[in-house]
Amino acid sequence: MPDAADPAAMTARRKFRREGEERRRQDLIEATLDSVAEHGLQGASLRTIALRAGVTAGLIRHYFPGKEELLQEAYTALVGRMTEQAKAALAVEDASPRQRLAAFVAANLNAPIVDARVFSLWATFLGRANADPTLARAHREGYLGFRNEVEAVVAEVLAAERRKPDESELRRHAIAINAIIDGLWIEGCLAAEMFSPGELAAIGIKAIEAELGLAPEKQFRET
Amino acid sequence: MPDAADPAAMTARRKFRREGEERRRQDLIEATLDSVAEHGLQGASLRTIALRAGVTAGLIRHYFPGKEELLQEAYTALVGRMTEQAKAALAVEDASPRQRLAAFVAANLNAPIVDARVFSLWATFLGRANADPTLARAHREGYLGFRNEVEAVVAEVLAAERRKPDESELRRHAIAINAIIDGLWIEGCLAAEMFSPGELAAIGIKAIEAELGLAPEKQFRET
DNA sequence: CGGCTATTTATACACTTGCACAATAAGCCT
DNA sequence: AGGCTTATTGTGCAAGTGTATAAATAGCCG
Repeated sequence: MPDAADPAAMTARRKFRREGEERRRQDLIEATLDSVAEHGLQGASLRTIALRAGVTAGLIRHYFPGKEELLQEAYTALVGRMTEQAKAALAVEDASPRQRLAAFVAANLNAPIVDARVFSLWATFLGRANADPTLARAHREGYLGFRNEVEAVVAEVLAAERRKPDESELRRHAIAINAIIDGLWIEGCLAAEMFSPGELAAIGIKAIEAELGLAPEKQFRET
Repeated sequence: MPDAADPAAMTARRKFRREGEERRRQDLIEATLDSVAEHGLQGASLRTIALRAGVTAGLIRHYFPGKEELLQEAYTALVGRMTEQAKAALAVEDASPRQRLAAFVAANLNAPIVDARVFSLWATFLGRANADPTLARAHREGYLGFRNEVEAVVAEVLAAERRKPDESELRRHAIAINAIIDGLWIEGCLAAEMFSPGELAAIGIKAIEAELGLAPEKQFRET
């Protein structure tokens, strides 16, 4: 028991609250992403992460076998969130395939997906994909899922135009459209101030319609 | 003087050669890029870099004020090399604007520009662009230079087709084409085995011709 | 050949890192 | 209320970090 007369024993142990397991893991992952986004992988030490999450460093070992696993789970969570947001834009009701495609593109080329922090995370983790197969796999899965979504919408759009593309043509369109979205996304993230609001989406939609050989259509009135 | 009878004095000092200043700086920069590509920024310690360059860690301080400056110079060198290679493809003689554009795209979507190591470096450094304005500026300059090249060729191509685009249209095309190349480049770097040789270039050229509204042309016979 | 200079090595230092582990207390269960 | 589990803290440690600086030697100049 601490003796009040002994100065060295005056240092009180920090108060804490027990949180649910899932909540703590989530907080730690979020703190990890914040740290990586701000200072890169090198600046994301266990102590920094723990400080941000409001706990002490030792606790991390209680939830994750080591730092590497924490980083992997954080990246997986990031990829999951990104693709989830992107796909959500496809779920608009009462819309033509072409409108849904346009909405999908617009969603991917505006905030919150176009975001410097997200880009920083994406780039930082992907830079290690060469060396870390787990990261490479997480990316690959996210990418393929995304491209499949694109391919599905493209098929619908072309079907609505009474066109019947073969498999390889569909694949080519999906690859190209994916590239257009990715490329514009990067440009927007890295230099948001160079583009007026909505400009990237407009460029993207036009480029994609050209790729698909769609006749230019009158503008929709959108908010 | 070392005494042969004293075991502690037996440790011989390492032999070395004096190299020219420029050569040493170049070697150190190369070793830095190799280290970063292989182990990321966190794994690129001064000792690792020095070992790879065949010198000891202390020497780095003789050529660079600190680690940060070494990394910045390394990234600048990387960007310079990339854009230089890309632009070189534009310098083909006796070719129509359209052929030059196609050659430019093909050069950017094949080895050695499509390369996992280069991508790893690109991503790793860009992940820190948010935090490090020097890196951000190095990227910005490389990007704008690249886009200006694109814009210039596009202008030539359209002029050859007797079309007179206004400034904003030219800008839109350049942004879109840049995005197509970037996006396909990334896909190729991250998953080279998913594409057959030349496939990315073919997809890119087709997409760009669609963007510019060029009529499909007969294939050139190329090696 | 003998000295000079600046390139290069080697060592020291203060600090941070990831991880291991013992000590502690929060909060559920009975 | 009181005990038990276990989530959480705090401390320690060996390895590695960037930087500073002293010591050594390679190679040019006379």
